Amino acid sequence: MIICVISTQIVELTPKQEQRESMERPAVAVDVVLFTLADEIERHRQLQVLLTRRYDEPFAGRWCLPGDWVRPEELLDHVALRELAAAGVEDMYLEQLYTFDRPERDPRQRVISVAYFALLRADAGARHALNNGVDARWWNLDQLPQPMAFDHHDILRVAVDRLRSKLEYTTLAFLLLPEVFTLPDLKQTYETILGEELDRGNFYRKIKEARLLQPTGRRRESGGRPAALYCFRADRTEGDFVFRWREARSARRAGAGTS
Amino acid sequence: MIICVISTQIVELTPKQEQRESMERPAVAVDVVLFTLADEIERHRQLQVLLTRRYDEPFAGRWCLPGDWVRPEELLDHVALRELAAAGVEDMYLEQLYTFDRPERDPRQRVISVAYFALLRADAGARHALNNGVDARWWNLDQLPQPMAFDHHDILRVAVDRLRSKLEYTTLAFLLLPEVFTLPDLKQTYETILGEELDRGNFYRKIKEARLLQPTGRRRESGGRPAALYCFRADRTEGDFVFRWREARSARRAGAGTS
DNA sequence: TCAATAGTGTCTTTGAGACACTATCCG
DNA sequence: CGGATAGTGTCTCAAAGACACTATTGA
Repeated sequence: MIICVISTQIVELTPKQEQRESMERPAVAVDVVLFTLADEIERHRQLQVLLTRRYDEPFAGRWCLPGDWVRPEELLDHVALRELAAAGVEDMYLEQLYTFDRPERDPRQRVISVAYFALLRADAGARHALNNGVDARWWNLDQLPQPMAFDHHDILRVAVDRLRSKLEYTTLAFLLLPEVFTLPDLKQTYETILGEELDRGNFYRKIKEARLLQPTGRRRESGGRPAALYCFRADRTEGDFVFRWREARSARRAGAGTS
Repeated sequence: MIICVISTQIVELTPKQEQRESMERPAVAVDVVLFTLADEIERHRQLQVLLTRRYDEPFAGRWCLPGDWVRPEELLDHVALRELAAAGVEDMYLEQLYTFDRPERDPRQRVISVAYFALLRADAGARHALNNGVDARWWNLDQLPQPMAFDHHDILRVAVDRLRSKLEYTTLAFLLLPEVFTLPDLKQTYETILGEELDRGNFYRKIKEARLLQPTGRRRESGGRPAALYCFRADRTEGDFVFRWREARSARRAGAGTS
């Protein structure tokens, strides 16, 4: 570690406290957990997460969540959007997740990371615009790279918990699906994320009752009877829509905690 | 605003990116929303929040949430605990709330604030240890000081939303009550926080079913039939305890959003 | 025809909401 | 006794769960 003189800084002079603290600040970063559904031909669309490969130390060569330092005047949301854009991803759902600050999370220094949670539609063209320069790819949640950089595995776990708990009272699942989709698609999305089977009859009934779907009149072949294609009526997400899966909730038991 | 040369800094040289960012960092602060129940003789214990008065500009003289800058190596939780201790508050429930970063929230400069959410038991001795040096006091939620400093009114609103939504699926309400309390106390706590009446019979039934209470055998006078005193069996909060008030939820409608 | 998948109907069970009733204190 | 508050019982109704039944495709 070389020590040398680096800078002669020019700063604005203002009242005492502000001045004092302006010289000693923790580092702040943003990391983004972007989920999407695998665009598979086969059954069972997997839930996937976007990871990038690190070039520099520490953890050079390991996979991590897209992220970057926060510039002095930059909005946190903006860092998240910038990082996603760098990976070729443009239109997505984005919300703040949690702020991580365990001191050991970065071996170099203490870094506070504001984590974001994002969803990308399965049919977003951006899905394939990856690998254009950046070393980024999608990973199935059950086949993640062994040790990830920093505490990114923890962040990912919190993000999955959030996604699961939000399925119960939001329409987030619809944001993962393509513009048009079938009821079996939707059911399978819930099952993949919740990690268990749902009853077809009860599921369809709840969805129908919510009146969130617009039939397109078209159908899709599937080996058996073709399934009707629907699109999501975002206009119908009028406030108090609650979606509750008793079976799912009781079976889950472990972990969670929400926030 | 005077411009002058302030420092000739000595820093450690390490790989390029880290070095670059170490010189230009956003400021980071922690603000805490501490709730408690008013220890009133009269009916209807109010929900209260702890505010401190600012001495310095900006917003000198206005009331704000307890908070401070984050020291370079200091844990965020620790800043929250430190601030609460400075106000004489020691044992409390604490969890991270949300990270606020609207650029206009501080007129001096861009400050990222990690907000915390805390609950203090109504009978905590610390409740009265206030005003020992620090200019801090409890405010009823419906009589807050008119303009608060920074965006602290927004932070408070998010904290109230969080408290409300967590009442539905946690035992947080028990953490606000004294060590021993009556069912009417508990019911009134829920009502105060949710902002509406609950049916006594249905409420008692749910609480009893949850088997969370330990009878103490004692009673408390109350103008009519004395109410039985209970204490909370924390050991019984074994994971899957769900507390759901349909009446409350449907009546609320507006706002919310959780996180 | 059967295998496979989509979609509907219906009975049961759970539990929330409403509300009446009983209990125990004071005066 | 009546007023006040505490506490219980019970009927109703909405909605979740289980599961059987029908529908539509391809081979």
